[in-house]
Amino acid sequence: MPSSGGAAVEERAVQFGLTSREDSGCSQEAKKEEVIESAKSEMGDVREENQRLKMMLERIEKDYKSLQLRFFDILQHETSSKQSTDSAPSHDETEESNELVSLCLGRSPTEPKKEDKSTNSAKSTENEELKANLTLGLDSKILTSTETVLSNPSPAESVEEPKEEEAGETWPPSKVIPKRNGDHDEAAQQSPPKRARVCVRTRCDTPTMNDGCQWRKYGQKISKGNPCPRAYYRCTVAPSCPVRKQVQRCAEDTTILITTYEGTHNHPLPVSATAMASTTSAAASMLLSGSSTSQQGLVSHINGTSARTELNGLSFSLHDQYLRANKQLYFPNSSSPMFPTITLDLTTSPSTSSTPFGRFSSSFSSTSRFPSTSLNFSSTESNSLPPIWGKRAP
DNA sequence: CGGATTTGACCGGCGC
DNA sequence: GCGCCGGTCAAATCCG
Repeated sequence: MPSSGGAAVEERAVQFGLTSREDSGCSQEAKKEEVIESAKSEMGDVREENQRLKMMLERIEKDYKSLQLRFFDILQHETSSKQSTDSAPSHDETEESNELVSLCLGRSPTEPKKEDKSTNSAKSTENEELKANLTLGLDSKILTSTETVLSNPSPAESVEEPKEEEAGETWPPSKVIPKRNGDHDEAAQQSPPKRARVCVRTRCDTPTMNDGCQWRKYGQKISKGNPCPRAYYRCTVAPSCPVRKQVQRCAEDTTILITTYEGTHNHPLPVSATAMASTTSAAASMLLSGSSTSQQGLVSHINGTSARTELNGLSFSLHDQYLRANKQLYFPNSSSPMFPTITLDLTTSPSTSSTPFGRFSSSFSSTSRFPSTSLNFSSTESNSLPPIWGKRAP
């Protein structure tokens, strides 16, 4: 890419030269050199930018591989823990939700990434093999979102893509779309319709968080235990899009906006919407991947150190964390006992946290059939979210 | 006037 | 079986 810079400079200079040639001939040469100089400096900037982007891309790839590895570890430990729990099934709910997969969303440039870097390089070849086998929803999402950033997403691709993510997130309920494909995916086969919900907590003054999608409000309810009404939105980007979201202010702190997403978009997303879509989809995929192999939901063991990846400028951290008895229910009334819920907490500040990733909370409703996994999106920067998320939605 | 929002009614699941 | 509750529908209303 940068190698073509010289030619471009020449070409540009020629172009400028041609126009200047029509002017008076005396300063022709000087002007030409001037133009070449300015074009060169411009190219230098572009080249610099290019280098930076390349480095970012490399880092993303590395981190992604690392994340994949971590995911595989989770799956492995899950199967082993499942076997052990089979022999000793006398665990309580707290224990079931005893593990946390934390996605740390937000840039954290100051945060050292030694650990995952070391694990990265050591196991990069393994990762190549894993890559072929893993069906983590993040996989497809990273691809699509990267495409969105780097080039224009082709609608055809985007339409085909969801197939993979639906394998993890079986949103389209049978009553909406009875059957998607002739060949069922594994998750659909082994369990009744199961929706993952991704709950995002943010501090937001506006009625809703602008995630880049178009939403249409179709209902509002005052739910028990929270004086603030809960609003129901459905995605209107595509008429058949099954994605819905619920927006509610936190009862304890009305500056906190709780947005719960359900389902997967079955249409190409606006660029501005890919960040949130990727995040929620990845989170949901992780949740469902965990629960699909375990009846208890995400009961995986995560050991070792943290893994980290970046996506669309959002940094995801995957690390082990043990949940203790300190439960905090984000939905006092448990918005839906039917679905596993993953909570992305974007409200906590890392400075108040006891872990490098900030405070985390686990919610496991007493009435819930599924554990709720909490992801704390803390950041070392104040604006851990893409700027658009905090702004006014439709 | 068309699209978005509001709001009361309705439905289904769940607990008692 | 009944009541509660969350979720959805749809007619009425609002707004650009």
